[in-house]
Amino acid sequence: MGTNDKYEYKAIEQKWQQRWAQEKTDRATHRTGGKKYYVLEMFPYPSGRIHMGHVRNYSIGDVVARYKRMQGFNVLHPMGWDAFGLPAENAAMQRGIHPASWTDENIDYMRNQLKAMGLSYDWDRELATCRPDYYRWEQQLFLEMLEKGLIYRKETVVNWCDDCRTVLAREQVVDGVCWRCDQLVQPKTMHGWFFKITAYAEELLADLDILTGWPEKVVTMQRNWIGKSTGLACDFKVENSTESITIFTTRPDTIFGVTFMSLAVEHPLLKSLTADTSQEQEVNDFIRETVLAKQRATPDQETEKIGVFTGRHCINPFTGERIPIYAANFVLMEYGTGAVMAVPAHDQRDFEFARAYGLPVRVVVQPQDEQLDPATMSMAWEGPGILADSRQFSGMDSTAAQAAIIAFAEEKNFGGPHITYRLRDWGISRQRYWGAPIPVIHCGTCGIVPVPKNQLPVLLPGTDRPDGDHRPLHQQEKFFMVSCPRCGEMARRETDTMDTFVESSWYFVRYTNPSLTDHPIDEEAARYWLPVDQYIGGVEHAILHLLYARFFTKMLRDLGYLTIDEPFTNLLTQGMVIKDGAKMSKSKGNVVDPNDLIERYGADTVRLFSLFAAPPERDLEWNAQGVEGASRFLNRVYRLVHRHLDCFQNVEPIDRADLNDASRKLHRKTHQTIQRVTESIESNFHFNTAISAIMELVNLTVTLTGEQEDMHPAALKKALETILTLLFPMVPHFCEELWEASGHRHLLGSAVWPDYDREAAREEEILIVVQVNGKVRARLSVPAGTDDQALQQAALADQKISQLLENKKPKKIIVVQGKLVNIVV
RNA sequence: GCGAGAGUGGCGAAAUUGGUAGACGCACUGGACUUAGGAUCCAGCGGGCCCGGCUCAUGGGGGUUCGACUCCCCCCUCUCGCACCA
Repeated sequence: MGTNDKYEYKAIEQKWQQRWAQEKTDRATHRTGGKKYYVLEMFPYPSGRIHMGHVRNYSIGDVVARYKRMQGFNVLHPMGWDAFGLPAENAAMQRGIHPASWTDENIDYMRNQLKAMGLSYDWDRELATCRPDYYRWEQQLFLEMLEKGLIYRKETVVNWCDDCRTVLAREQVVDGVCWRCDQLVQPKTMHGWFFKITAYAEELLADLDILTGWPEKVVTMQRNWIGKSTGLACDFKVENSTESITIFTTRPDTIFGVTFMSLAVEHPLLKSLTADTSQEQEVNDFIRETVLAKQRATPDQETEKIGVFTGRHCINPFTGERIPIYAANFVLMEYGTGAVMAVPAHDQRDFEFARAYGLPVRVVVQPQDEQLDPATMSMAWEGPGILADSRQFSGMDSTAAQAAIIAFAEEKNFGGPHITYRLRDWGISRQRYWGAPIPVIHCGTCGIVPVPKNQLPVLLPGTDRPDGDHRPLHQQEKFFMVSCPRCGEMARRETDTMDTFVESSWYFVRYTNPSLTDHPIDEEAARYWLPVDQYIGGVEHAILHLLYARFFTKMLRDLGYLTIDEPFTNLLTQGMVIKDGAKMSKSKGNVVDPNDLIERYGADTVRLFSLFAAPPERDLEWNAQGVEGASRFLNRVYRLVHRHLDCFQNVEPIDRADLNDASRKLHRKTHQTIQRVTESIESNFHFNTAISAIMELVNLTVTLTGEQEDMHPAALKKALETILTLLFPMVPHFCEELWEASGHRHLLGSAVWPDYDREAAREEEILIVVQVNGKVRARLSVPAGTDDQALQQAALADQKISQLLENKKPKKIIVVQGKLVNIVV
């Protein structure tokens, strides 16, 4: 073997990375005509270094990008940094530096890591959300949303994380603790800014139906998160009061079974109902204890249902009946109206409560096949049935009764149809430094005054110096002491920054023209490139990021920037990289550092392994020996090509009639492989099976060229070129190097994805399975295209078969063209 | 509890308009070449047996069919998401 037979990945990868960068092979240009393809991987947080999850995510995306380029698409494949966030502040505090310098260092380091992987990004479009040229446009969008009434400010009980010293969105509270630091979340009353995502609840729900390119799982999760319920809203007048209590129910058909009313402890009426009554003390004690208990509760334990009578009553408008009002620990203020009409016979929670407090149970829906008796019931009947004891509605089917009862309430003017969503408006205020400042000013006389657009950006103070001040903005007088832009009086600048999820809600739009200096969005570029054709990322963003990005897309459409309704046509949620059965994490000590792997095996080998070990949507079990296998395969291909460099001299076209048996066999396999690889990628990005198909072709080529000397050079050349071309999107440096070594002048990356010839791919001989009573008894090799009649005869004539059959007469013979013959006796 | 998904060799996995179960790779075993081999090449590799053949086998049990990993019914296990949502 010559010295050039050694696969020197290090030199090869450096060489081609430089060449691609010089020639800007991955630059996306907005050109007229032709088909565009926008492939995007979720951009990383610049935490320090890339991990195996990134490697997997970006390898998948890069194959898609390179494959689509070879197919003639005009491909946009950008990369950037989701660069605001708390870790930068924490790191800055620890090291006495500024979050900006920590972030910039990380970005520089990680960019080099990504470049070392040979990912085909258009680096000219790189953006970092912490830079003023990004967040100033976000501030402008904020102001435009504010003008449109899509943002408002209110005082609410928020989720407060003491550790991070900030408010969290509901989506960022996981099992009652902070998603970042696992600190128990506390309720706190504060003012904050809210995006009116609920204004889009209906559209966000309805458009899930058109997301046919999304995993069912993600669509379902979003649907549940939006949580639409339809039913009746209805007023119950409070006795001896002008107040009334509004309830929401999805079961209006049970309204004649109401025997009491339950209020959440946070319900605004609760305190006034008991004020100056003998119950006041007891109710207030209950409220205090319940609030405390809710804080202490661990998420998955169901607490006992307890409550306290308020001493007051309200009137069921349907019956005129007087019913007691309770405060109860299981009623949620956040859902519906915070007041629940209690129907013990038909709601399990109400049932348990009623039994505990000796309240009446009244059956008003009788199921089909049994007769419920309140005295003997051991649990509520929540299913459908026929209405009983419900005045004019008695005898109706429960489904029909729901509509009739809502209509009745509407007619009598004490209620009507109502829709409730689980989805809440998105609280975006954060009391931290390292985020985009919210561009408004609070003036004592003018109220809330938007920062004039020509004064944007509202810059984060201190970013101009590596040791600059990065205390939270409300501690920086120089920042918040301003004069009102409207009246000129002393005023206070808003000191909250935006949730970092705001940045990631529109970055994919900004990529279409990230250097635009006078507008947030280049409408023409956005029209050309959007929507994103293929989005790839972890399933952990199924709700948070993907819902926010959908919301932003619809809102930006309504602000006139976009013409699309949905941002991501196809979504691929890749599985986690796991080791020893657990997700790789520092705390478990099972992380594999991509740097070490690239150093030891080269980027191409690492890419190949991560694509080969599992289909993309499934979890990938890390296996060091599997990487060896990938490396071995590439070395094998490297030697194979170098051994047969001379065949590339051939310029004759292939005439199949001229090929000997072995050459024809190889030629056939070549075309079959093109077909299999193309179909694997097209159908579901199952690169693992694509790679295995290429391995088969490589194996056959090695075998045939080893066995015989007289392989037709044209067939061999076609096989080798096909191997390199099909493998290119996965292991680009490697293939480009061999492509050049075999005398090609143009870059393989700009080559065209091969077509397969059905004729050439067709088998000449096919294997027919002969079954007797469904069991395989023999295999026959017959010429392709043998007709059913001949197949049947050949099967019956087979020695083994005729022996087995002896003299039994076949009852039935089933022939499947090109596949099998089944003889039933 | 509700919702979604998944269960195939020692391991990662292939195969679905129902038609040879285990492609491809890892690990392992034997052999070749070698001073050496953790390189390379060749062969074997689900279980059982009276092994050149037969038989069992795709979480378990039933069903449909000439034929079921694939379709239908029941059950078990695991993963993920949501969870007192009125």
